[in-house]
Amino acid sequence: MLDIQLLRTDLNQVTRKLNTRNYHFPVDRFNHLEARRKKIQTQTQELQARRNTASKQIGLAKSKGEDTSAILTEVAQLGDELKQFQDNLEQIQSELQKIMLDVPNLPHNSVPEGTGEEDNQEIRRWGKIPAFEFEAKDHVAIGEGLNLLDFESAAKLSGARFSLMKDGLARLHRAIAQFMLDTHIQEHGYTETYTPYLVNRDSLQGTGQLPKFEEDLFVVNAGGKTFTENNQTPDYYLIPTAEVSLTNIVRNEIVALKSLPLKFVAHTPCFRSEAGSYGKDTRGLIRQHQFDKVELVHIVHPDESYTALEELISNAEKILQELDLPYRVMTLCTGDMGFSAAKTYDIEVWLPAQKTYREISSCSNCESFQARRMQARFRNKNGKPELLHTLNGSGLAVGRTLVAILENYQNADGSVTVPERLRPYMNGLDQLRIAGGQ
RNA sequence: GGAGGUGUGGCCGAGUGGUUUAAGGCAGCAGUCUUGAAAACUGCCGUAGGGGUGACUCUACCGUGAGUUCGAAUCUCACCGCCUCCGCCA
Repeated sequence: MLDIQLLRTDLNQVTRKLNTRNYHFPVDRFNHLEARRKKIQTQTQELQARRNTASKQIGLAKSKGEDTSAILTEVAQLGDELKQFQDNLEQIQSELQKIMLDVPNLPHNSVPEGTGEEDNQEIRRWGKIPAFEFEAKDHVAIGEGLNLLDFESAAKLSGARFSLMKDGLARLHRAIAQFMLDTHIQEHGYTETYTPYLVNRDSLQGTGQLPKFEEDLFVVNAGGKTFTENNQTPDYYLIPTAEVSLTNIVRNEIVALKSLPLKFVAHTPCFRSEAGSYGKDTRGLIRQHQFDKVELVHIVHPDESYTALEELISNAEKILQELDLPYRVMTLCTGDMGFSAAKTYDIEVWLPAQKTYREISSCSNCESFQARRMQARFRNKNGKPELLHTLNGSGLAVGRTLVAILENYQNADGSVTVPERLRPYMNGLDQLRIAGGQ
């Protein structure tokens, strides 16, 4: 959420910046509501002040044993009038709030302007793209060839966009997550966190998924209750990312200055309805309703957030370097950034079968955008509460890392070499190969 | 699922209808004293928002939401969290 003061004082500049994100702020409607709000709020408060004084007089008179009937009849009318003003004000304020919750974050000045993916800027590349002396297969062909990846069973159990892994592949998947967690905890100073996978509406509003992106989420109700017909709110939502759980740790909190920065890491499943992506990435593990991710979150002092963003992206890159997977880092342009981000770097890993780079991590500085929604603050050196800055990044998406390993480490005979750093997590196993006779 | 208890500022804690402007304490900040620090003493010290160029002023907020009342931290109802016990359960 943006600071409403900013909209009151500098509306033109703000709307211009929002336009670069393909968001068009409802200027007329906002101005109209603001004008009414101002007028009605003043009148309401005036009435309240009159009522308060009168009530005090009644109390005073009664304590002296005087007659109060004259004041009582006078104040009685006031009550009805006040009620109308209050209802009116409440309605206007909730409409303004609705507008505010819908507005995306302002892009940072260093973010390139652009309308979509094609305007993102590459800022660096790392690693050597493997040259194969055979036709590189994609991860589905590799996994199914090894009898370790089973989309048919997953479809039977659940449906499309689910997967089932077995044996060495399931273990490799676990090894990847363990390796990522250990690296971030032991080398990058993160606090390991186990979080709920089901969260409430307030949490999703805090990080910006709600109220705008409800259709991207999965909803859960206890005991098979329905909620749509009787207009109840859902009990829980499945997290689309651990960013929600980790960032909301500080919702409605005032954090001590000396405890900053907070750095959390969690390995969780993520659940996404993928409502807007029918027909996109339908093959393989790239786009699933359920996937695992190791998520990194920083809660920092506002002066530190851009330093923290660089740290965050380098923490994510470290994983790819350790696994020797080639990648490039992109700065997302204004038109391609997520709702809550002021600046985002994407890491894209090389996938030989597609002969292209695909997103494997996204690291964002949300500045005070989420903190304002969450009322997440710290006590500054003058003792005053001030909004924190929040950052989040994948470190990394586990499923896509598995895809990258299968494709980049594939051999001519259909086997896959296990990256060296993962072998300790695999009981020393150095290759995934088809079991004899199967 | 059943029974009982409980929720007040950053923290602890008093407050059962009317000068509550939420007592008192802790923590924090400033000062006096001191070579310096501690102690002691003195003062300041919640959040959000509105109006005003400004000194200032007004409003709301005691878990959340409704209600009763001229007036609610205080009374009523619902919900949520936490604690204790019973049942069930991994």
